[in-house]
Amino acid sequence: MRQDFLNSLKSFYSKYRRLPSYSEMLKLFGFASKKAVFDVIQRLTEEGFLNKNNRKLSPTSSFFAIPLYGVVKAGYPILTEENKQYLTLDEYLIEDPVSSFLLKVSGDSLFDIGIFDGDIVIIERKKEAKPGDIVLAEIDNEWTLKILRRDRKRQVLYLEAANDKYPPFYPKRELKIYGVVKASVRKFERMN
Amino acid sequence: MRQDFLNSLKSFYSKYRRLPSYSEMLKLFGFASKKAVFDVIQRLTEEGFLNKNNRKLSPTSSFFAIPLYGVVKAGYPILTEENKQYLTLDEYLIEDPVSSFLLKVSGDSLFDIGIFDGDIVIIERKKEAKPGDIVLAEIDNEWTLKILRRDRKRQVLYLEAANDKYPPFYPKRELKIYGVVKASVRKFERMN
DNA sequence: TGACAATGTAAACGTTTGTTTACTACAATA
DNA sequence: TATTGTAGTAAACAAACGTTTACATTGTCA
Repeated sequence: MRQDFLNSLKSFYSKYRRLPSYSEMLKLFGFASKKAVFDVIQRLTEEGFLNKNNRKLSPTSSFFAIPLYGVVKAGYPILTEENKQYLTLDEYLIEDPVSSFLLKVSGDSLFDIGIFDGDIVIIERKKEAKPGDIVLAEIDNEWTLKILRRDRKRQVLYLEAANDKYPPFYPKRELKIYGVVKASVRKFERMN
Repeated sequence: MRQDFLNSLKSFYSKYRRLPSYSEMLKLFGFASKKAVFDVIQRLTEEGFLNKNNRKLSPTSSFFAIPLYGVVKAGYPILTEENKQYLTLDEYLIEDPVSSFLLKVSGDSLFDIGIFDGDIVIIERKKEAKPGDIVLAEIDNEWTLKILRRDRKRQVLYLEAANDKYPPFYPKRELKIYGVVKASVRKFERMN
């Protein structure tokens, strides 16, 4: 019952990217009085799916989110309702949406750290990076995705691939950091 | 300028999960008249970031989305405005939100296909899977994340780890498929 | 400098908003 | 059967909504 109301709200939201007004909910829920809508919304608010601040309705994170289960190493995944967390991937992966962008990875230079050709990485634009960070950098006029390292003897920064096939890249002229890789995602289309 | 307006809207949205009303935008934009707000919104609507249907404002997908750039293998990433796509990760990775859930990976049994301990996988709940799919399965009362294979000689399904350390798993009694892995994500917290 | 467009102000507008009140219908319980 | 709580209707409310109009200010460029 009340699950139905939440689901109609969800499908309205995924269609229009906003919550319906009470009048719109009248039709959506099949009520004749706004009071009935009011009561439903009250419940959903108390249950933590919606939020009200000075008469304005907004969805909470539970509204969007997808359950996240843990797994025990060998045995049963924890599939009970109690220890269920919720997560939206955008929020989880992208901490600063304004300064972030995505990049489709090409090549196998990060193979050993599990970033493959065709993966998408989330990059946060910033000039400063620490050794150990995976960076999008411009080295001698060529753009690349590598691990930033510090050569302690020579006291310089250089780039290292995560793949034995490639040698370290020491900048001849200059090394410009454009951003830092914060996350990576892969979609499994259809494999054989 | 107009980029500032869009960004204030974005940060309002990421805080409250809804668009501000015109009165709220007054303060947000620093205007004294709602007409000024009206004009800004008009522009953002024409530029495709917002949508209006009968006086109701809603964000479009470009509003949320993050630019996706391609890379040329060695050389320059394509960072021009023209060939910029937009993407929201939730929409990209989760095709069927209702039947999907997330699982935190534990163990190294999928190491060779770049799924590491601590990664999160998106699983779509379904009983049927094809050989080659990565599946969440119950084999002889134990839950696990493996690759589904078909033994052509013996005509049976079995599970295979993506890691030489582990042998194939032939079910003694039964093999139940609970879902199929559609995507995987990894967050790089801080590495050294 | 003068003309013109762009951009903002101020006020007023009819609608729509979410909320509240009073009342009704129905199901569950003892 | 009588009682009590739940869930809905109908109507009325002030407040807030998005829009419009008329006018002022500003910046641009010949």
